[in-house]
Amino acid sequence: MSGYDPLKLENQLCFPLYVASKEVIRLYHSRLAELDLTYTQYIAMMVLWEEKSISVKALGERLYLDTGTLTPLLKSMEKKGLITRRRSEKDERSVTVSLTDEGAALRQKAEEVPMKVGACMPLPREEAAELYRLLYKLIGELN
Amino acid sequence: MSGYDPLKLENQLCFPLYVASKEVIRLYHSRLAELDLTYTQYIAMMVLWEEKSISVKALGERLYLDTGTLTPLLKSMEKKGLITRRRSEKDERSVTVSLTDEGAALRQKAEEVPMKVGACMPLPREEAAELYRLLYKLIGELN
DNA sequence: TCAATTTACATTGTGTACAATATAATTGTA
DNA sequence: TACAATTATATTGTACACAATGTAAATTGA
Repeated sequence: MSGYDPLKLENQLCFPLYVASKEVIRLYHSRLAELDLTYTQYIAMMVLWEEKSISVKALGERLYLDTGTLTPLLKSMEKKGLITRRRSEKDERSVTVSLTDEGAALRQKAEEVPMKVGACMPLPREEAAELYRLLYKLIGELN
Repeated sequence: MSGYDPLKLENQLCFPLYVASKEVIRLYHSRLAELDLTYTQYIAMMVLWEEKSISVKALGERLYLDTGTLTPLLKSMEKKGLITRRRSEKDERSVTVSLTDEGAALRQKAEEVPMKVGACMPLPREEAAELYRLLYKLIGELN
């Protein structure tokens, strides 16, 4: 008779997280398709636009992705001419990913994506900032 | 010289959403594996434990999933004996998904999952509630 | 110093996700 | 009441996502 059911979909934090993530990422798809990028490729490119060059390991830590995801992702980005992959000379286990000129040039076109998507995001600035803060707190303390 | 770069990973709301969703769902995996459920099957079962019986369309609206995801998902759940699928007699286009006795019985074992996972979720109650509120606001106004 | 361990990637297998397309049933309408 | 439009589901194709496993290079420690 408690009236509170922990197994109700609406009583779990995981579900709105899951839905919000999927729906927000879906907003990006049509914009990114114009750049011939998937969402995962886009976030990888964001790191590369910042770093120019990075190891697969460091990229995975930054994006919270493992090599099972990254290896095929990076191979397809290499095939498109956005990046190069080469074994590090210092440590033959490590693979260094670097931006090509073409990959660097794509940044120009990508610049308008956040604003275009942001225009579809209905939260006022303060609430967006609070959501952002809570999400990073959750991620940071999750483990 | 603005110092603000919209293309920085950390300046986009989508990224912490994406990471938090993935990481929280990953917390569920080991718990759910004991019940032979995936996360997607788990949220489908939550709806079914509540409704007993529901159309694929209504289930998709509830879970924000389309038939490309649901059809194979439901077929595998049927194969495991958790649900049945049958064409509606009133409307032959519609498929009704119903809980089997075995599916209903699984609820007992699932009951402890939210609490076990919740114990790993580091946000204090008030912040979790605020996060929850903001996520549903975002979802609700996204479209 | 060299065998054991660790590390960095790659591969395999399973399970989503969703856009685009197809199909059959139902509904709306001229 | 034909028939065009809509609806509900299924299928196909592409792209993740991650656990588990494999492999070679680097590091560690007795």
